[in-house]
Amino acid sequence: MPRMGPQARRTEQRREQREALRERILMVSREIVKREGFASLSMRKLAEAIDYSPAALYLHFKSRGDIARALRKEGHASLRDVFLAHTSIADPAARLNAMGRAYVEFGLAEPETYRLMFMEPAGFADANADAGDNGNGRAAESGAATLSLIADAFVELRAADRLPSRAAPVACAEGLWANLHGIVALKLNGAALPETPAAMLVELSLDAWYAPVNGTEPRGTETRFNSPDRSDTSTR
Amino acid sequence: MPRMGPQARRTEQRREQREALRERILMVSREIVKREGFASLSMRKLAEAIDYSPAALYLHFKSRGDIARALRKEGHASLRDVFLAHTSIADPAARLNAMGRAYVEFGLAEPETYRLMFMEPAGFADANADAGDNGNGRAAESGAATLSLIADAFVELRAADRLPSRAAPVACAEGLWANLHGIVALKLNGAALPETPAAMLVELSLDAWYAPVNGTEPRGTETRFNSPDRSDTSTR
DNA sequence: GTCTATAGTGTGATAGAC
DNA sequence: GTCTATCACACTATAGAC
Repeated sequence: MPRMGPQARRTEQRREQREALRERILMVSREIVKREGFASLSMRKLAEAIDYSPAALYLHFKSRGDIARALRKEGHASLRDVFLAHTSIADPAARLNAMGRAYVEFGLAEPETYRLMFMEPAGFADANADAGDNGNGRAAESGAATLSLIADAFVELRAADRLPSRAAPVACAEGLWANLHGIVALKLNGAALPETPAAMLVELSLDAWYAPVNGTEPRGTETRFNSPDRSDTSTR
Repeated sequence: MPRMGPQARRTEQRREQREALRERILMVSREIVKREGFASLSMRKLAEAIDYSPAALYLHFKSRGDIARALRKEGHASLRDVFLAHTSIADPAARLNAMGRAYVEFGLAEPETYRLMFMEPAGFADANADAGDNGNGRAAESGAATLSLIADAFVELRAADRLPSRAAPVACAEGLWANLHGIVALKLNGAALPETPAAMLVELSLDAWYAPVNGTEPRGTETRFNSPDRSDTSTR
């Protein structure tokens, strides 16, 4: 850690304050979004909540959409954490089970955050706040990184000859993702999927997309038919 | 058909004109929504498009949300037509294939309509334009009716012992629906599912949720592994 | 860096004349 | 039934003083 003169220290302090305020804005935004959804996060409301003028916000964020992007990034990071908590599960099918359940639980537990992350129109039309930013990871990248955790498990399943499909593992991963997203999305928007609880739909979907954990036998002797309530090593 | 005096004829004419204007409003709305999405359908813009004042709209629709509801209803009706076109397929699996593909094609072909129908927050918060209406079918009902066409096919599959899951057929139907919706929803919102074309995801999903058409053998001898490109009787 | 003040534009919906 | 005029908001974003 380098010594610094009083001048440098001062600018350093300022940078920290600046960062702190930015963080505070983000924190309050996150809470408002969690409670009322991003649609009702207005700059005025936000400004009032942090006891600053609306104008102050624009010193830290280029636009409202810029805040959305930051929040999306946060969301993707925390979803990624949720997934990483299960990477230690050795059996790929059991791991997928855990991750799949966790994904849907995440979506249902934080509906508005999930909406912001996955249910808003493409990239949220930040034609303004463009690419050359502070090395911000695009939401798509982060999503892809998370998806790759699922894809990896499918690759392992394929390698162990336990994947009941000839399709590319990545394609299967995307298929399963779409399935899980569909469950969350329809549940979040109310009236849909009234008959079946989300948890059960998740189990059915996991069963649909790959052989259950016990079914190590490669072909033609699946145990799928016999165990709607299979056991695995997840922490559920 | 009853005779009517000049008085009755006049009111009848008026009713027709009224109906015609309502229809015209709806038609223009539909086109705007198709092109730019419901979010950018404002009463002003709509009024200008039909060459009336904004106030005139409120003689035919209680609110903007009321228009949304009418458009949703239209959408559900046309989706239902799409499904009905395939009900003549005898084999339930082949029928499901056709319907599943048609569903996704519908969504991708009319993204904004699909958004309005399935991707907006619950019921679109028409707390105002409430229940006691002109016998308007709720969107949920219409959706349920369409879903039941899928459920029926699953019931048939189960009856023929061709459903590789012990779950209730309705649950499977909802699972498949969620899967298809997920594909459409993620594709519509851009950045997601970059690797795999929607059509392929659909095929994989259909394969995942029930045995293919040729696999009439009930248990333990599935042909699933052998045919990513199976043939069926659909018009695809 | 932060403020006040405000520009500039949009919105849904309604009152009241004709 | 249709209009004009308008209410009552909300919004993002910026200018310019301090």
